Amino acid sequence: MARTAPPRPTDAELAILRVLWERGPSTVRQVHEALAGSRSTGYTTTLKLLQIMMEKGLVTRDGSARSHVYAAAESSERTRRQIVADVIQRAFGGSAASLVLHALSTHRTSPEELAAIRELLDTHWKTRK
Amino acid sequence: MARTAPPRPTDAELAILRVLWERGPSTVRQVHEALAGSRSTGYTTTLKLLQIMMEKGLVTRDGSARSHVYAAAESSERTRRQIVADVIQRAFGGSAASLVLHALSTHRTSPEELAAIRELLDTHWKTRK
DNA sequence: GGTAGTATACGAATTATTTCGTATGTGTCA
DNA sequence: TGACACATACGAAATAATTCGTATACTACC
Repeated sequence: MARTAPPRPTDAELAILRVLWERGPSTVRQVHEALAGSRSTGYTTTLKLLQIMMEKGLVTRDGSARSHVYAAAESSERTRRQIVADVIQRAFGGSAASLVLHALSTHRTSPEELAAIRELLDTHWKTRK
Repeated sequence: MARTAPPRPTDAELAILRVLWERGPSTVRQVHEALAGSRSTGYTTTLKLLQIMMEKGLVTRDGSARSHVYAAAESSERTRRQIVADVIQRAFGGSAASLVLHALSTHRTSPEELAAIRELLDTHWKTRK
């Protein structure tokens, strides 16, 4: 029986998810430490956020040890896909091409990145053919 | 003297901006009517939202007529670029290529869109060369 | 056993977002 | 002029997001 998908993560939640994706399953302290560079909030704030994310189904928790270990519930792939789909709908009227245009024009995209995208496109092109 | 850029629009605000970009300068009633399909909120809700957006600098207002006329303060281009830049930073660790990958894999991208993206990429490629 | 250190739980303040009700003003027209 | 339609202003409720303080519990070590 398929659970309903977790809601779109908020900004603060996404920052935590990125830590979990990068580090793998982590304790609150580890997450908090990893976040120290970018954020400057108290330890209990990180804890509370993780507890809320647990309720929302954004993370899972292993509570067998004294320090609970949290892990992202969904892969970064899946979550990112959803975020992108959401932006395409909300801001680009459903046009993926339009989003890509803006992604390229915004960012000074490096030649390496351009090459990567190009290759990706070739792959897709072939697949769809 | 450059004003500070207006903040990132919220979901409800973005829906209104899309109407203004599409229709051009519009009265509250016109915006509200245009939104009737997607949202089902009261007239005063739309009004209040526009007033708040005015404070935030997201829209401008011409109050010379009895029915004030609102217009988007920034072009859709500019706003969309900022939204995309934001997502690239928050969710993709700064990699535009990664976002493009997800944009393509998410959406059933039509052949027409793929062709458009491809062309776009060619243009960019040449420009950068 | 007692104390220091660290953990979770949880209530609650703060701010932002979205919503609407009500007050009040203005124009029109019979 | 009076009544109706429709406009803005504004207070405030409901919900969500973010933050932290404090209570309480567990572990380890002397």
